[in-house]
Amino acid sequence: MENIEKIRHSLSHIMASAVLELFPKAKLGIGPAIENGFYYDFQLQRPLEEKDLAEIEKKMKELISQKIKFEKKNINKRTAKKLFAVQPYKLELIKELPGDTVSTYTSGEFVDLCKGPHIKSTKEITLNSFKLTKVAGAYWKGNEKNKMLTRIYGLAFETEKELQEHLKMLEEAEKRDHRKLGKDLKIFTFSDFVGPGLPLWLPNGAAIIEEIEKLGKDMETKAGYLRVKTPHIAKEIMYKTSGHLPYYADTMFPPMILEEDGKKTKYYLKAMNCPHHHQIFAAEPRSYRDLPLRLAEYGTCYRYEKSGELFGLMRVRSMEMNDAHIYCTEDQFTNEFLEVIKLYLEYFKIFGIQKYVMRFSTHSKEGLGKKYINNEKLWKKTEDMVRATLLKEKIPFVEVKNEAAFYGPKIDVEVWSAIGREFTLATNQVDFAVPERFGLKYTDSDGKEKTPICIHRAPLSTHERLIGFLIEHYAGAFPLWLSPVQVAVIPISEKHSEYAIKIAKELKEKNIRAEIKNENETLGKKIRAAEMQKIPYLLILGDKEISANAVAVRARGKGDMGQMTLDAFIDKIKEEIIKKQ
RNA sequence: GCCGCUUUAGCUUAGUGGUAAAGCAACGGUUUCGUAAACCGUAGACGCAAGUCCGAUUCUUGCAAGCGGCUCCA
Repeated sequence: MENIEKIRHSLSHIMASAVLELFPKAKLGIGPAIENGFYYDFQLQRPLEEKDLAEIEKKMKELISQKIKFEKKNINKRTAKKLFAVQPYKLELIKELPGDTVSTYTSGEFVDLCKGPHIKSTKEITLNSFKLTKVAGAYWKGNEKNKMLTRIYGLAFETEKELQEHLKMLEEAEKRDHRKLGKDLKIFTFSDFVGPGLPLWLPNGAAIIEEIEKLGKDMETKAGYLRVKTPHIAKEIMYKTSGHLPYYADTMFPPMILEEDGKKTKYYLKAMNCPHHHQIFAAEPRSYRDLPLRLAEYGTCYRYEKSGELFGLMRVRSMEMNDAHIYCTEDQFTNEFLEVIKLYLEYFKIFGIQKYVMRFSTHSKEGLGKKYINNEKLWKKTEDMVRATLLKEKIPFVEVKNEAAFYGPKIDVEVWSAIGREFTLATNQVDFAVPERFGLKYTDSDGKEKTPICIHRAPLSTHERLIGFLIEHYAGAFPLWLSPVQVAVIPISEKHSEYAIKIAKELKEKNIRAEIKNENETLGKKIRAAEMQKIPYLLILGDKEISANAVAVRARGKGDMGQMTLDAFIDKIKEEIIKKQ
């Protein structure tokens, strides 16, 4: 174990020790080292406040200054149970640990059940290299059915300098936060009248969406997808048949009941597009010659996410998915699956996404019949097919058990935004179960009816999550093709307004998103405003430009690039737009 | 949903048991300007609802929204 991890882990013990001094009746949970720091879970008699953290931190520093030694002891479980008699959570852990003995670490007055390792003494800790940062609730053992404990998080590094740098980095990250930039750059908003998790796209956001959809539709058309459109609601029977209801009922908005001719029917807002697409597959007899059939749609879905799970644009209740379902034969599966992965990689290249992980999620035996469709043979078969494809193509992936969709294994693509926020962007799922449930069939070359395999894929995720990610990825400075306003036209004074209007009009006629900065303000101020809006190009227009019938170009962050004709400028940016730079 | 916190003008922030201050933005005017903030003026806010109090933006409770986590997820 690295030294810093030992320090972090040891600090969590010191913190527990300090908390026990201040709250003698506290019950202890667990306290591991984590990335950049540590935490410890407690059950306390009262809620913790910010000022308690300062108090605990002070106490920790006192303890550290005493040069406390960490000593390990192996004791038998009976002794351990006596030792931790007043610590119910520790007793629970002792019961669960294998073997007859457990190890403890003693540091000063404090003894903890712990397998270690630890530093030798608090001498090894630099006094100002750690900081308690936040109080949070956390379920015992991470299970929401268990009691919620109070978790104290701390940051810790080997040196004070590293801590300061980390804090500074967090500050920088805050500036790139998509929620802040989304507001500053007028990309999206929320309204109390509309509801939590239901983003409203402002014109700037809508412009970005348009471009992304254009890209998606273009690439999908080239890849042989057919576009479809489906309604946002459907009858309950569809979700019962698909099998979604038992698994998804909690995540779907409560149904609405419509009454016609005295007959009541339940309708659900769609939380996914698949069953609708399946109905399109079923709309006509299909032959093996029709396969693979790739149905694509930017479909809006609604998921009733728990209120505490909502997070800016990253986790919302209404979302537009870059969805498609590929119906294919078993023989076609490998190739189709691979093509989808290639599509992902192509998109990542366009957006300059370099850090990503493909997570291959498989089923678990225990979940069969509960979390997953109960057909182990098919699970094995499809998982083997996916794994074999990945291995054959040497696509790096990590395999995680027990995270599959209920109808089949999936690959989620995890990305990290520029500020280190990690989340699942895209998903690619295999479905061997739902087509069967809907009785989807195609006639094979031997004249027999067979059920297709379905691949669900969403390489561009949802507009919400992708744009949330891209805002942070680009720190709001979108590449030209995605920029809501591509060119700001800035007349130096009112005299030049007419010329500026003419230039702006010509740009708009060429399908360039241009905005004229016609306010009665100084040039410097208008430039500043445009730079803060992160507009890629500014055209500064004054007497010189009018007499030369030209434009003076200023590129975002690069300053004055000199004069050129409007045509030359348009050619230049058109090329840049096409190249998506 | 759970634990904790937060909520003052469009934004960022100040402040008070006797209804609130500022900067930027907006609007009006002056200025007509050469590459990141001209000048003068005007208007605009205590999240919502109950309670305590002579009086609540301030205290209490509830609700809502948001934030940090947990759980869950595209």
